[in-house]
Amino acid sequence: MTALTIGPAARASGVSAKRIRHYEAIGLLRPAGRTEAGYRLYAAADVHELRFIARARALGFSIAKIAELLDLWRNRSRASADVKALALEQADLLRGRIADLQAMADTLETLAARCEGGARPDCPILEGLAGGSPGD
Amino acid sequence: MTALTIGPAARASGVSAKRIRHYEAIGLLRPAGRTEAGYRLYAAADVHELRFIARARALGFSIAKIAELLDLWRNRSRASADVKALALEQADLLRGRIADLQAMADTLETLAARCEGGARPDCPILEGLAGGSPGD
DNA sequence: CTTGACCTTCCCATGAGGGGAAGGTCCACA
DNA sequence: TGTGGACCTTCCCCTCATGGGAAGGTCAAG
Repeated sequence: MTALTIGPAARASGVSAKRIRHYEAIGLLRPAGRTEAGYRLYAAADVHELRFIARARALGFSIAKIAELLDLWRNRSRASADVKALALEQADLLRGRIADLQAMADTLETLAARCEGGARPDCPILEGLAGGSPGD
Repeated sequence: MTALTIGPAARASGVSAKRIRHYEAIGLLRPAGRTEAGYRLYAAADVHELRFIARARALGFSIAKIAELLDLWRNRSRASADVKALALEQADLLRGRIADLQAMADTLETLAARCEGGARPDCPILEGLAGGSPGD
């Protein structure tokens, strides 16, 4: 049960020290305990929580959503339906972004395919950007 | 050839007045002409350029890349190969982001599918976030 | 002449931190 | 005992691409 200072806690959790302080500052994390000298201290449970946050971030959750997830996680009496709803909402959000990006990438590739790419100046890509719909 | 003030130019181009000023401030656009009273003025060619920017933004290009594209567009002597390279680079960037988001969405949906979603507190989603790999 | 719609510049905020300065602390080694 | 270096603290500014809004000038219509 040795508590860690922020550096080792960062290395153990995969969340940078900078971020940990930031999360504390914005209230995502409860204020860490301190040594007499003012160093933050993290117990194993805190590191576990940090890893939870790191994973949630890796799934693209916003800090606000992570706050909800953490709350659900800390309150073990929560209903799993709530968690599922958050997860599916996040998946929907990601699917929406994916669709947007895909449309962009498709348009770009369509335009690029029509561009000979030589040294001559006529370029359907610029024309597409300048004037008509991408399908002009 | 009536020049427009920033509001009409914004409406005609689809770029907000706020953004137009911003683009000028960061050097993406050359300083607009001014009336005696200091109002910015935009000719048809300027509005055309703004629409070019709006379209490029819609394809996800960063401001820095749009600066390159604008340069290529303004310099009609450019090689279309340069434009094509920018477009394909952007498409690659988007495809990379899409892959990342897709992995996240897939993980979320996998986890959610294993979650019964009832009122009981046991939830594979939280467990996935807390501890193991998503596939645990 | 006033009203209201427009324009100007200016600063502050976002989200999610990173970079780095200035200064305090801790530990090991000579 | 001291000192060096690695660590920690707070602080403020930077990002990126804007949006919001304040304070104040301008313009055209009624």
